[in-house]
Amino acid sequence: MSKKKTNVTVHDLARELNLNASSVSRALNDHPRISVETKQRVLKLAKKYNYKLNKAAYTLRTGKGKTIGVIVPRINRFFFSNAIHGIEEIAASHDYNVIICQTLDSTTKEMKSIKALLGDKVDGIVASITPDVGAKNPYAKCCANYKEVVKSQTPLVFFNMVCEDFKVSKVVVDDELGGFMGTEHLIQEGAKRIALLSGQTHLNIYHRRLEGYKRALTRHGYPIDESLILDGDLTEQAGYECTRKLMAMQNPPDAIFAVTDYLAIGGIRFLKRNGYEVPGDVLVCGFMNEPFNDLLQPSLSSIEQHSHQMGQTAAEMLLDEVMRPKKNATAQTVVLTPELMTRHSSSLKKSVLAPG
Amino acid sequence: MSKKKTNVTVHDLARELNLNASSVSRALNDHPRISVETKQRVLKLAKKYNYKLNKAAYTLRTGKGKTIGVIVPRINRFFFSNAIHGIEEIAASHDYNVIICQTLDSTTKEMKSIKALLGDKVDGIVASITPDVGAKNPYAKCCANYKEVVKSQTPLVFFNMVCEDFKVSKVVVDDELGGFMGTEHLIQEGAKRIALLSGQTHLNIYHRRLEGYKRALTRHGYPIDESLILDGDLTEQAGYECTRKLMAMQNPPDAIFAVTDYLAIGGIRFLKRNGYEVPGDVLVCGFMNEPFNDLLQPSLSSIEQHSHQMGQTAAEMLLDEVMRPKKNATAQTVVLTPELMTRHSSSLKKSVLAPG
DNA sequence: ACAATGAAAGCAATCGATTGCTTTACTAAA
DNA sequence: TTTAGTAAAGCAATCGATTGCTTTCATTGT
Repeated sequence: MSKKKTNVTVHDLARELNLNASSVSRALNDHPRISVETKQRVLKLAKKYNYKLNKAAYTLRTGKGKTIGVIVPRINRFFFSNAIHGIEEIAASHDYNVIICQTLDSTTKEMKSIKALLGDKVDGIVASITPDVGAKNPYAKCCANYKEVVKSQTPLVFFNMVCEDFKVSKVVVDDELGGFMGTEHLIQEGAKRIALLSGQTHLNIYHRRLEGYKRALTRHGYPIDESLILDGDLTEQAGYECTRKLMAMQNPPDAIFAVTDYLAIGGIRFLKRNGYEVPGDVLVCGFMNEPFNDLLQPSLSSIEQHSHQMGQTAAEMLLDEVMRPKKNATAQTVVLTPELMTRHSSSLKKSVLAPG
Repeated sequence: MSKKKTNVTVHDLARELNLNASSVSRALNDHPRISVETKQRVLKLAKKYNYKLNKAAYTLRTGKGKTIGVIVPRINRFFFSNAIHGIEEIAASHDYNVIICQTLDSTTKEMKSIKALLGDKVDGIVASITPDVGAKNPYAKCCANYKEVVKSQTPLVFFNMVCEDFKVSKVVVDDELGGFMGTEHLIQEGAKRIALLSGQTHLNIYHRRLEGYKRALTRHGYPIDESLILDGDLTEQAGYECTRKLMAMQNPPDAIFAVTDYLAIGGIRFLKRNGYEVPGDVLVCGFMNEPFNDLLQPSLSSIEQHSHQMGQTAAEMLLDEVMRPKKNATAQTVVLTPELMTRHSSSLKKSVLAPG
């Protein structure tokens, strides 16, 4: 009643055991210079009183907070929530907490998030950067933002969208290969003229998908017809419009590869509404492998980016760096292999997966 | 080189200004007992040196951490990631951080998450509980889990799935009304025999949807035919199977209301595959309003639960409680009104929204 | 029998910010 | 001129855990 003993401390345990707080601390941390007997006694009492480390005190003293920060544009985008899922799993398994920040696609908010996390003295940060799509150099501001993190000596791992020239670990998917795989797949399904619904090609990831597309065409002896490469927003609406233009051509494509599932969906909508069969008349493949692709009609083929694994890997690398005695700058880049998910939209064969 | 002055402290500022740390602290906190002049000087130097509060020290001293914890089953479910989005927005606007924990549908992990958050001394917790679907009383364990939170005096706000009899604030959607709205909508669209794809009716939220369904039927003078109420998993597969059974009846339904969009999608898949037109032969309405409902063929009508707003409201209520001088137990429950999203699957009229 | 060796535990400072309680130093009232 | 009154700033303890440096004992070697 009187004392609101919110929580048991090492001092409380020490008092009851006629020990000093330092001994209790050492016992709890399995320090060698403490007798086994004492260790047992302490551990037992700690259990009994449900002792819990006061993280604030721990952090203040040691500088380590057992917490990692995550910065992403928006957590309600499946790609990110799935990556965070992976990050959280790994963190939790190491008894680390995860603090989430979203930039809402604003470079300014990104800076605020970084400041907040550094202020919290997080042990490390996992981030997918927020490029400024409207700027001539979309990476200028956000990379300047993350300079702060590097300057503060806080371990940092990028995933998905990265600051290329930073000497920190990164986890990305091979977008070029993804572009290649999707295109080659369409070729193998018999496509002769493959259009690319592209966009925001000043962003590396989309640019690379474009390059993969070109490489596949070249590899298979197809000409690169620039009129088949359309650039626009990455929205369903844009997909619809671009597809309209494509099909109005003298020599319309017989396959469409979109750098985003939403673009592909817009394309399919146009095609279906205008009497084209998918995949009968036009093959379609998207990119991202949104979780609902299976549910679409036709189900939408796509390139899986393994966002969950990406999150896991990034978290593992970060924690490795955090916990390892700081070996000098072991920045490594992990490149995940994308995976082609063949569904109905791109294949007339019966063997494709999906329920249909 | 020598001193790795990681960060500027109040002491550093004090030294440079020939002041005492306490004065600096008071200046920084706009304490009344400090001269305006000194306040200015301190603030200025703080800017110059980019002073940042050491949260660990602050927390240790005050017990407040400017951090709230969030516990949900899985963050990659759209409903939750969207709610978290709302929570994060509100928290960020008040300079609070958000720590995320997911239970992965395990009551045991839920307990661990709670312990972790309490150990972190978070200022409050926003949670959607993880009932034990397999147990006779699904709420027993998780409610016992959250007793710990209450015991620790940590402010707590539930959203979506709640421990009913806890005297804490809650934000929920009116599931009964949602069930009513969906059913009434189908009635108004001309349905005569409306089946309900239900499931997990031992969970309150699903039970209430069922009750809303019944109330709507009764209200409109429809009989309640128990054979039209099917119980099963909440998966697409289950939706497919249940629909198969329904359509094999002597007197099959002409409308299907599902307590989950996935169930509805499974139902539609069966119907389409077996030559039924949706909405021509059977009207279908789901529940949850998954973000891809617009993209389906036909687009799927559903009940929107306002998860984003739910998160925002929960965060607001929690922060209110956290920041307000603890007025005695002002537990209030906010019940959000669900919204009927009419799309093609449930309506033959041309006026429905959606792109088609 | 005495010093060397070392294991076990205690002491006290530290991390940074906050806050109740002085002390200082003026100003205004008597 | 003396004193009460007050604004401004300083002192020192505190929050809980950790850790370098003793101190305390007891065992062992000579």
